Amino acid sequence: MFEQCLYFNTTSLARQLEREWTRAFKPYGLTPSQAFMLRVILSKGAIISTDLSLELNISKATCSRTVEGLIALGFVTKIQGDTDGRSHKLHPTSKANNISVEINKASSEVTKKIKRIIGSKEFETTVKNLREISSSIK
Amino acid sequence: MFEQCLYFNTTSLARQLEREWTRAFKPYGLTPSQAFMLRVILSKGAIISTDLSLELNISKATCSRTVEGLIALGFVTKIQGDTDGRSHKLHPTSKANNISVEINKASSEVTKKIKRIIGSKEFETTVKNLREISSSIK
DNA sequence: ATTTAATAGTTGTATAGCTAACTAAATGGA
DNA sequence: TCCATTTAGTTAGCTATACAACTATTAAAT
Repeated sequence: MFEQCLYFNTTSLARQLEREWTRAFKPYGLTPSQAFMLRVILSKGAIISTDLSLELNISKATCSRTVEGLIALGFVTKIQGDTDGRSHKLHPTSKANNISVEINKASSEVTKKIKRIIGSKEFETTVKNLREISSSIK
Repeated sequence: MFEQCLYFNTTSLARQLEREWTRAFKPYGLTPSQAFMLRVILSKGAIISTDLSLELNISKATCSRTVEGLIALGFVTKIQGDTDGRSHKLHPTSKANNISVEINKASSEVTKKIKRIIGSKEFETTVKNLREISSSIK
């Protein structure tokens, strides 16, 4: 009954996608949130928490907890930077580097699968629209 | 860095929309999940839990907990149906009926606002695409 | 009719997310 | 210099969500 509702359809799809990406990252012992955060850290080499929360569009509280989880799993280390005593740089460990290529691939496999089902063009315009809505209500 | 990623952009937008609809329903003491569930119950008049979870695309466990919340708030009552001893019908209370029109309006105000910003046409095609993706990966 | 299956709901346990309140460090005026 | 403000991050407490395991009831099968 909420066929026309942006909220309903976005959150509903989000739950379904959560399942797909959960499956994809499971072999690496990572949840989607952890995996996406780790991918950012791997791609930047080193990053502080504030920048991470901006990049992922999550609150600093959530960011703090997810980092904590990645450290506990041995994928990330905190290194005190000498510039600012309040923050520390987050670095990927070698364990993280070892799976870097694979987790990117795991994610792109899901993407490919969905693109195959709905078609590349529709996939891309949808993503573009989501981004436009997101940035316009920010 | 996940500009092309359906998972990332959907979940990210979902979090933003959560904020908008949270604000909209706050005057009625309802969270978005509660409000959407209540809207279904109000529109059907009476419904069992299984149908509710199908309609809302949530698990039966989540459904059970959300119903519990609505009962605690006095918006819903459970009435034992004589047909099937396992389930009971969920009915809206008069307290719920009193705000029925208003919560629908509260939601449509947010919709209107976003449509104004991004344009009706883009809004509608996006929602349509979301539904198509959702049903195709179900 | 009795046993087995399926179905409806609840409860336990876990993750992800948020806001608000907090600590600690850095910055900026006066 | 020193006090006030801003910024970085953590912690407390809450909601929404899922899966898995459970109870209770109904339906199906032999």
